[in-house]
Amino acid sequence: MHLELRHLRTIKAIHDTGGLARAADILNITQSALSHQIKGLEDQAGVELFVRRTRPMRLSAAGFRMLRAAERILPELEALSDEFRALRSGRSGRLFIAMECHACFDWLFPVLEQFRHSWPEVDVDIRAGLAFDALPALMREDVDLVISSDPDGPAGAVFHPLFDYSPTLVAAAANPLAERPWIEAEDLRDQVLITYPVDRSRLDVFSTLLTPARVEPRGIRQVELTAVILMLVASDRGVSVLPDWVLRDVQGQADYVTRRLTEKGVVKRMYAATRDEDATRPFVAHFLRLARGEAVKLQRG
Amino acid sequence: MHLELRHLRTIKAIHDTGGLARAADILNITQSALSHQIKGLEDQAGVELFVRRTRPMRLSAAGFRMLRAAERILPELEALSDEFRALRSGRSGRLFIAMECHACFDWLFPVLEQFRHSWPEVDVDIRAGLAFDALPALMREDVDLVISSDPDGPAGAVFHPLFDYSPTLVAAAANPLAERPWIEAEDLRDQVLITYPVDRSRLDVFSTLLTPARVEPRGIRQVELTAVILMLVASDRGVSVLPDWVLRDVQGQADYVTRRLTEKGVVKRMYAATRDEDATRPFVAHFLRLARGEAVKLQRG
DNA sequence: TGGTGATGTGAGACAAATTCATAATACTCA
DNA sequence: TGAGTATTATGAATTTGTCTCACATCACCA
Repeated sequence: MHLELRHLRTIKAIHDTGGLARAADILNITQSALSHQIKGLEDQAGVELFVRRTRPMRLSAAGFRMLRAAERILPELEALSDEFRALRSGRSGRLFIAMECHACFDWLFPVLEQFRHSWPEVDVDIRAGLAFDALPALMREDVDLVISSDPDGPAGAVFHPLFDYSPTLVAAAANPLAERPWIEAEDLRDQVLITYPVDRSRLDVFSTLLTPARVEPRGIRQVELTAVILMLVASDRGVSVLPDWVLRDVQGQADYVTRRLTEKGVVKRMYAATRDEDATRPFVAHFLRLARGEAVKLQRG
Repeated sequence: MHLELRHLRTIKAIHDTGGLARAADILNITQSALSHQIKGLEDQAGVELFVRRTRPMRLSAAGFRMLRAAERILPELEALSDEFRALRSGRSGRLFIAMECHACFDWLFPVLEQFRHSWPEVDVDIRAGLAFDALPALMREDVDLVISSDPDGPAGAVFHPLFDYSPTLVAAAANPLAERPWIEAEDLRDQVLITYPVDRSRLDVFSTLLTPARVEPRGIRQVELTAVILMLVASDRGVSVLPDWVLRDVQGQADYVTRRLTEKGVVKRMYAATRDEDATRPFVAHFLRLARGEAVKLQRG
C-alpha cells in the first residue's frame, strides 16, 4: 500500500467537515483531486474507506481505523515542526555533556538543575560513558559540550574557561607525607596513588607532576567514587590528588592533611568545550554563565 | 515545512545503515536521490539534520529528534497496513452493536466475551447511546449490527432471527392483577406501568397490547435498570412487562406474580440486523451463532 | 421527474522526485 | 604526503505522479 501523509490529512479533513467538497476547501485543492486521491488510496489498500450509500460521504469502519492513525500521527509531526521552528529561533536544542573531569559531578548537577528551569525545551544529559575521546564525540555531535582541563582540540572546537583550581594532595594524617610543607614528584615514589579509572594523560598528578619527572608511584589503585577515594585515604591505603575544591570539606578533619603540589603550587584551568557554531547559542552562553557562577560558589565553600 | 513519509524512512535508513550510500540500497533508490532529498529537506526545515564533518554521515541532534518521530510513526503505519491486509482476508473488522432491546445486555455480554476470544482482531463495542434510529445508523456504518424485535428496515439490511420470547407481565403478589389468569389491555387502565425510557413504539406492551386497544395506563414511570424495575414492582409501585427470560429468576419468588399477555400469550421474535454485504462475513456469522446459543441457554434458565 | 447538491472520470498541465553522469570531498595506507 | 578508495554533492534530463479543468454521473428531494 502506498499510504502518504496527504492521505491522512484527507481522511481527517473529510471526517471533520463531513464531506468531500468541504474537505477540499480546507485542504486548498479541488474536490476532483480529493476524489482521485481517495480512489487511488482505496484501490491500493483494497479496502472501502468511505460509505457511498449516504450522500455526504462518511467514513467506513476501516476509514475510522485510519482516522485514528491520522489523529495520532499528524499532531506528532506538528510537534516536530514546532520544535524545528523553535530550534531555528534558538529556544530549543540539545545539551549533552561529556566530562573529562571525574569530580565535576559535584558542581555540574546544581548547574543542570538551574539550567533545566530556564530552558525547559532544551534536552539535557550527561554522557559519562564516553569520557574517553570526548572531543571527537563533540565533533561527531554525539555530545554538545565537553568539560575538560586540557584546552587542546581540533579546529572547530572552542574552549571556554570556567574556573581555576589547584590539584592538591590529600593523605592520611598518619602518612609520612604529612611532614612535608608541599609535595614533589619524588615524594610519591613510595606511595600508593589512588586515582579515577581514566587514562593517565587526563590525570593532573601525572600531567603536571609525575610524567615530567618520570617518577612512578609504588602502586596505583583506581577507584570510581570520590567518597570512596577519601575513605581509603583516611585509612592510609594510599594518597590521592584531587582538585582543591573537592577537598574543601576535608580541610578541617583531623584524619586528613592536604598539601599543595610543588613549592609554588600548581594551578590548572577547567574549560568547557563546544563546537564553535554552538558557542553563540543563547542557551549555551547561559549554561556557561551558570557554570562559572556555581564554580565560584564552590571555591568559597 | 514539507515533511513526507519518504523523509522519515530516509532518516531511519541512514541511521540504521550508518551511511547514505548503504541507505540508498535499502530504500531501492540511488544515492543521488537521497542526497537531493536530504538537501531539500534541510532547506525546508531550516535545520541541519546531519553532521557533514564526519565521513560516513551521521545524524545531528535535530536529526535524532526526527528519528524518534520516525520510529514512532512508521510502525504505526505498518500496523495500519497489516490491519487492512487482515481486513481483506476477513480476520479483522469491526462489530459495533446497537441495541433496541433494553434488557438484552444480560445475554449480550456473555456472547461478546466468547466472541472476543475467537476474533481478537475484531473491534467490538456496544453503542447504547444511539438506541434511537439504530437502523439508519446501521446504514451509515456508525454501527454494524442492531438488536431489534422489529424486522422492518431499509433495503440493504438483513434481519437474522435470534430467538423467540414472550413479553410477560410482572406484578407484586399483592397486586389485584395477580387474580387474573392472563392480562388484557383493559387490565392496565388502572395501573402504573414501569418501562424503559424509550419510545413507545419500541416497547412490547404498547406495540402488542395497549396501542391496538387504544388503552392508556393510569401512569407511566420510566426506569433505566431492570433490577430497579423489579424492585419497584415488588413494592407494588407499578407493574411492568418484560421478556419472559428476564423474569426467569423472579418466577420462584413469592413477592412476584407473572402473567402472560392475552389468553393465548404473545410471542415475539428477536432479530439481529446487519447490512447485507456484511451478513456473510465469517465473524458476523460466528457472532450470530454464539448469540443464538446463548439465547437458548437463557430460555432454559 | 427534473432540479440541486454532491461525487466520479478523463485528458492534459505541471511540479517534484528520480536517475545518470560526473565532480567534489574526506578518509586510508603506504 | 600523495595516490587510491569510499563517500557525498551537483546539474541536466527524464520519469512519475498529483493536480486542475471540464464534464459526466449519481442520489436525494419535492
